[in-house]
Amino acid sequence: MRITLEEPLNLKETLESGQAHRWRQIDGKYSGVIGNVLVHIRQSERTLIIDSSSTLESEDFLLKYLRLDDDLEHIYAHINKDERVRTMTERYRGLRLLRQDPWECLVTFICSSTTNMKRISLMVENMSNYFGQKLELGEDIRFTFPTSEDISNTDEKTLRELGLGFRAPYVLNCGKKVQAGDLDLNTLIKTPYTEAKEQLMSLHGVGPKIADCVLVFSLDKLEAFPIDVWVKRALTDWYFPNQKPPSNQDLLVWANEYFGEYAGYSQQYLFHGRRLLDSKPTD
DNA sequence: TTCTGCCCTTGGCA
DNA sequence: ATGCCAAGGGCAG
Repeated sequence: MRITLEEPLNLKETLESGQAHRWRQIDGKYSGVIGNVLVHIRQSERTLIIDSSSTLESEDFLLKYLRLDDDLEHIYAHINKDERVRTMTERYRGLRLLRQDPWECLVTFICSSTTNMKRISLMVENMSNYFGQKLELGEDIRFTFPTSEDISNTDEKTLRELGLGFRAPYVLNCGKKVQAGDLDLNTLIKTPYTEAKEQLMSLHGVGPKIADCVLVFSLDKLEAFPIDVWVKRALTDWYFPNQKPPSNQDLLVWANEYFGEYAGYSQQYLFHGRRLLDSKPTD
């Protein structure tokens, strides 16, 4: 399948900005699993070239995942409040938020606690390889992400053996609650931000940061503004220098006021930009 | 009520 | 080689 892009998209920055952790590069293409489909995707200028393990009904599947329905020019106009953000939105122009599956997003970000992006991928791949269904595309073999049923039927020991460490009981508990119907993730898309955040934070292992990740990366809450160590660094270095760093709670209130309804987009550009500032040129 | 310090696991990296 | 760091959160005080 080929998709001609009408709107700006930078596939590389989008898939490598730490939102989703199942994308890997294989000779110039990105390999990833979306739902129960293994996808190979490559961007050439204004064209996306896509191969998949099963026939895609329509291109809407990818348009939705890549949030190509977001009007980036409109969003840039809102979040370009200063030179810092303007620099990032120009440097990484076309970086989009993704619209991920809420369950997968929740489990993945519970796993993100006190670890790094490579290790998050490791945990996610370990769980998928262990629980998931096999998908093949050419020589590439990947597995679907475990369902809440898969997780609810396993035990803490198994999850620890898959490398989750102290996060294992959090993921297990989360699977059991979702499977039991105590938390309906898919209806949270229609729930207002504050209430949806409260519901997510009622889960063990889910605090403000992880809740905001799930809200902005899978539940269409573009005002959510996850504050991790990198965003905290970006904000304290660039907006509150030479003073005692404000608390995360205060930063969150400030960011929502300053950046407005698309704060989540500004967060992604600040995160990505600040992180690459400390990485090696070869990275 | 809100803030602080400590603990939890372990792979990656210098 | 060995200590530090990593898209945090729970808990006690």
